[in-house]
Amino acid sequence: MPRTISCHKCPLRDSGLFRGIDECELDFMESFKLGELTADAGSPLMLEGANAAHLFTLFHGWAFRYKTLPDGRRQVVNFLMRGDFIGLQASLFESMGHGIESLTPVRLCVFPRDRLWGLFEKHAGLAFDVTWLAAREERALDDQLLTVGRRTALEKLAFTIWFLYSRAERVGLVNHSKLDLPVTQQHLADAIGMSVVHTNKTLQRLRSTRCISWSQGVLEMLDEDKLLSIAKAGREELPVRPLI
Amino acid sequence: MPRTISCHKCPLRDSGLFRGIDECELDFMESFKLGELTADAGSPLMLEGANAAHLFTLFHGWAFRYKTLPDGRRQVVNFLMRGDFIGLQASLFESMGHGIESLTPVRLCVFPRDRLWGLFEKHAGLAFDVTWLAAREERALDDQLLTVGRRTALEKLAFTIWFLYSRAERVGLVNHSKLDLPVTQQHLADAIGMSVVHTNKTLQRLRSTRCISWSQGVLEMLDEDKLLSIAKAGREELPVRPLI
DNA sequence: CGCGATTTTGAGAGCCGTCAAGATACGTGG
DNA sequence: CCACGTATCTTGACGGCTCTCAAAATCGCG
Repeated sequence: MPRTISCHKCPLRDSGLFRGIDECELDFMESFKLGELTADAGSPLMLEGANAAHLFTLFHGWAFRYKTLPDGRRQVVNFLMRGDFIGLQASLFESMGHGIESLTPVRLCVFPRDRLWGLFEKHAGLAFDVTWLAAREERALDDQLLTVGRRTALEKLAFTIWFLYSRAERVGLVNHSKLDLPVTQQHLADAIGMSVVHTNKTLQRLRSTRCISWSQGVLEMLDEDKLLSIAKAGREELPVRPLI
Repeated sequence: MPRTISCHKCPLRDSGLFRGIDECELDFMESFKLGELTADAGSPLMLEGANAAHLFTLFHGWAFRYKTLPDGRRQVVNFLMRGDFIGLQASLFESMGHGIESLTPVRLCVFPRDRLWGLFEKHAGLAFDVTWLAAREERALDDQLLTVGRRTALEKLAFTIWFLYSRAERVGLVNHSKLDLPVTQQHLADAIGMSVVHTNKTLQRLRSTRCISWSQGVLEMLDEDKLLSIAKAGREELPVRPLI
């Protein structure tokens, strides 16, 4: 597996966007890391129901986590971007409860699942970080559940788009209020549990409020407060997140 | 805070329904535990948005986790029963993203959140268990999201009821295929994102298939395979879970 | 320039929400 | 043990949100 990035010189970690770790932990990460993996857009990174031998950190690009029903109905459970830690469930249980597919070309840092226990044993700080990230994902899922279950169509779109924008902003993907969003309306529809057709019509209503614009794969935030009020959501400050 | 149950003689742990832990870990749990808390049915155990100082393990009774929108719409995010670990999010972040309310009289074991770090530092095994439980909750939320987002009304009910039954069975709450389920149709409706009225009508359809019966607060499983096939779900074997 | 993927539009059907009222169950006090 | 009030469950009517189907327009790419 090609290996080009040293954990000690990880540009993601050095970006200052993530919580720092100490030298000893960095040494462990360096030894924990098997190497890197690159994949094209649209590649399955993990298969629903399969047994996964690896953990990943998404180093570059976008992906999404999903589940499907036997007849093909699909629910996008979350979108993944730079810095996201992938495959904890897969490491702790026998088979994957969800699939993961890339939306863009991606580069991933690869770790062996069978050494996760070693991480817990030797580096409580990193173990704590892993758990912190799991709790953060849990919180995101709670929000998503509220969105899908109880928000109206317009609120769903507003919240989901704001949430994506907000996460992307935290990892430095936003410039001048603009974000490259490699997501189709079909993905969005599957995330909020609606049909593409109705998603499209609702998106037009949202655009007409002039709080966002979204075309050619570029999302621009025009009025974040208005978007939040449409979504019936509030900003919540999460502390700087760790990076595994 | 009244203290009647010693961790060394915990009847839950001794039930054989949970993964065992070693003597040293048991000693830590004993010192970690502040005491016990009892509350009536319908008590708020944690408030949305508040800052929580404690972690809990639900020792006896039922509760539910929920989120609300400003206008009162409510989403039940999960139901909680015997053995469930409560408040990890609250311990890691500044404020609660969800509320918790009891459905029956409850008894909880109480732990101080500020000693959670000590658990990670000194007892990797317990830390691993905490993370395992977080990942398990994440998986449950993935399932719930698929349910709310993509299953039909009948499938939603079938899956949610099966899931509750299945979890209850694992912690020894089911006798002769019967389970005391202290949940109203309103709670169920809020869990699957439907109105009470439509939940009621769908429930009647489900009852008419004769795979379950549910009245006077007692759920009886009549044909689990049929229920699962209606829910378009499969059994998945999770290994014995830990108890914190 | 041509093809496939994505977005957009329109029409019609039906699932599901709201409103409202009645029936039943449950807990409390007399 | 009964009466009564409240919570929960049930039923019906009606409107509208959202789905499906289908086709046209546009975009992205070789």
